[in-house]
Amino acid sequence: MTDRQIEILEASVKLAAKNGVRAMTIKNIASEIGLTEAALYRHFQSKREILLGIIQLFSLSSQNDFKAISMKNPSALSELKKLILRRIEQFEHFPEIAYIMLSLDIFMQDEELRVSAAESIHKHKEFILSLILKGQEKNEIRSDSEPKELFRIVLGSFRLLLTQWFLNKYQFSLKDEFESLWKTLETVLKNNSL
Amino acid sequence: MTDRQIEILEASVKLAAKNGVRAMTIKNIASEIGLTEAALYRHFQSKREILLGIIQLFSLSSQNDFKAISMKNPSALSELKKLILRRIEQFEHFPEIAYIMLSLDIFMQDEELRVSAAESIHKHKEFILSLILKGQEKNEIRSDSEPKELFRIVLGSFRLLLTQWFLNKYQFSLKDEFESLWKTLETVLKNNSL
Amino acid sequence: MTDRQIEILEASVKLAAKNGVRAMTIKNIASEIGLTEAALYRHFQSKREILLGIIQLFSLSSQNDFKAISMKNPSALSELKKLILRRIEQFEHFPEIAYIMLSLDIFMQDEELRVSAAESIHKHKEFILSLILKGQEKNEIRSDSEPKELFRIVLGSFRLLLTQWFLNKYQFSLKDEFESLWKTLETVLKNNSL
Amino acid sequence: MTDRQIEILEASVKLAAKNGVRAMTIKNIASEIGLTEAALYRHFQSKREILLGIIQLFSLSSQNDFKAISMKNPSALSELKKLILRRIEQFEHFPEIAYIMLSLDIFMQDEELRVSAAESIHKHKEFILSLILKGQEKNEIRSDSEPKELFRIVLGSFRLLLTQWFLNKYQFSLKDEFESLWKTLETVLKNNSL
DNA sequence: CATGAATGAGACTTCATTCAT
DNA sequence: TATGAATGAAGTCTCATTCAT
Repeated sequence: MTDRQIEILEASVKLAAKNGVRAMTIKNIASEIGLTEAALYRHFQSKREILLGIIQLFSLSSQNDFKAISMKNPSALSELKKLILRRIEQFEHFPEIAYIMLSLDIFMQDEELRVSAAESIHKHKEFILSLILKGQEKNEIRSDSEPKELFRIVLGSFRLLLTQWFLNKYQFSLKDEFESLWKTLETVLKNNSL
Repeated sequence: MTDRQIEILEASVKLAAKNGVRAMTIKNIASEIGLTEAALYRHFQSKREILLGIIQLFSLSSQNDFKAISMKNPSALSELKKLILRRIEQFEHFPEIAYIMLSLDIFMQDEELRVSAAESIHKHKEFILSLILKGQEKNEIRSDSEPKELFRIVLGSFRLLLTQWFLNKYQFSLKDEFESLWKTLETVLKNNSL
Repeated sequence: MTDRQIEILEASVKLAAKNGVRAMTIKNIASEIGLTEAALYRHFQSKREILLGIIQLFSLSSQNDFKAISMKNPSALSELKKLILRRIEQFEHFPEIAYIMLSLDIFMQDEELRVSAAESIHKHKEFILSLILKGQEKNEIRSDSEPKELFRIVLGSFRLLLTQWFLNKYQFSLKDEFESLWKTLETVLKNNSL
Repeated sequence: MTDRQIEILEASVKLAAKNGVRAMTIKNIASEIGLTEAALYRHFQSKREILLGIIQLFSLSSQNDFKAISMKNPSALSELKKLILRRIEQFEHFPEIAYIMLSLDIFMQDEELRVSAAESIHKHKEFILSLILKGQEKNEIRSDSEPKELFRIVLGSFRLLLTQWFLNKYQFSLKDEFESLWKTLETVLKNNSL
């Protein structure tokens, strides 16, 4: 991807995050980065390509985080935390991208977009689930609950935190609030039967 | 609200849930219920009024659930579960309305809508928080964690469940899955120090 | 014409005078007099009938003024003044009707309306011209100028006064200002060669 | 202003003059100059901008006439005549613009338009009044009448002439008729007491 | 006499996109 | 690469009018 393309994708995300998907028009995107509408078509063949690009951008940065996570670390929990913290770093760097993770709408326009987004979501889910499973195997994470439910608790609470951050217009420190949330998550997930 | 108005609101929600906010056009809404576009304007002054109506509809049914919850019940946890189960009943009856609870976009078009939606969200949060607090006071719910984090866990995991249900096109039983989630939530929230 | 019909015509004129012909919609007229749009159609078959009614209303009150003017009065000038004063009385009683006399637009929608309005204008012109002619015959009015030019001066200056009154939202006394204008008109029209 | 913009403004004026303000629709304007409706929005942001443009166009050509008038000419009357003749030249070149000067309706749609039009009218009035005043000071114009009344006579009679020309669909020679009117105006305005 | 509900046509405007330059 | 000018389709909304009640 060229710099211009990334510039366009970021401008698009910002617009959507600020005023909703409907504000993400070719006209708005173009004027956001000081170009003509026609000029955008030098960089993307169509608006759908831009949407696809956004998923790609998000998906890539997401998968990039996975690489830093080692399945060999004895503590699955600390790897899980590390994973989320890496995500948070990205969000603090470019807050509007949180919207991509939270919006139900942005990719509801056609089936190809839906599928493309679903894939990314699925990979993410599988990755977290595998961490939880490993934690349970090692008796670090409680085994009296189903992994999928623990997954719902971890990702769900994090997503709600993100939603609150978004609705508060990124005014509080996402990292600090997450540290607070994590304390509870850790307490709650840990295997206390030992 | 007249029957027609409710019919319009429900058609609007269905459209948005199916194909995104952008599909919720006056033309689509009208043809969904077999009317012309002009006819809609007999029932709502503008599209914004329809959006406002949707918030109202949702907010009302939400607040209606509160009434069934007693603060006198010795178990806060069971009241919390009851509250969510009531919500679920509504969702199973009219699944698309789940979208209203999950969509970031639908009310991002103007400030009045945002504020109106924020109010409803706030009331909901306060209500659940008060239940958690009561549970902690009675030593039913663990007190080693902050209420606001427990809230994030409860509502967050439920919201994620809802999101999964929505993305699965309502194919699984929301109630059954919630019962499964609740088992974990209960285990996790309960005060085990006794 | 029934009372309701007159009520409708007057409301229509008021609307047009206040916000332009485009504000004179069936909806506005109806709500101005506290009726439904449908109800208007009990009193007029169509909007054109309302426009036609307005011309009629104006034309009638105009021709009514003619009746009070005697061609036998030795002074044509005083009869001319009397004619205008009678018009002014009507205008002070129902100021918005001045708009009908001044608007180029109101009857430009179709040929029948145009013709109907033109007739009324023509009669008015002929009547004033005949007064001027009589004044010239009697050597009361200067004969060194063509009647049609004197007519332009008299009616033109009066129409401009009316326009000023209209643009000032009827804030000054039309009668007083006309008395002032008339002094000049009289001076100017009188035959001074005697 | 670009050529296209002027083309649009002129087409708009022509439409309004021919069939009334209500015929001056975006669709009509566009098809008058062989464009689509959407294309107009490249040249004007909204219909109001077109209306504003019309005032500007008229106001500019009007003020341009002022420049040719010298306050140093010994005869105020001849300068006054020259001013009107210049206006007439413009009208004969582009007859429909007379409608702008005569229409009460065209700018009644919102306050900003009203104010903008009122300013132009005011300047025009002040300019003519100053000429009349100068004529009186030099004993060229009769002093037994108030300037504001003489103004009403001059501008009023000219406006009525214009109205007649307009209602006659520009069939007679505006210049010739004005020459005829001017003879009377001159006779009438001149100071004869010398 | 009056209303509530509806409609087809058409108003203004914005959308994504194209193409010659 | 980029722009200016254009377009067909679609968006929200208002218009005059109709008709069953």
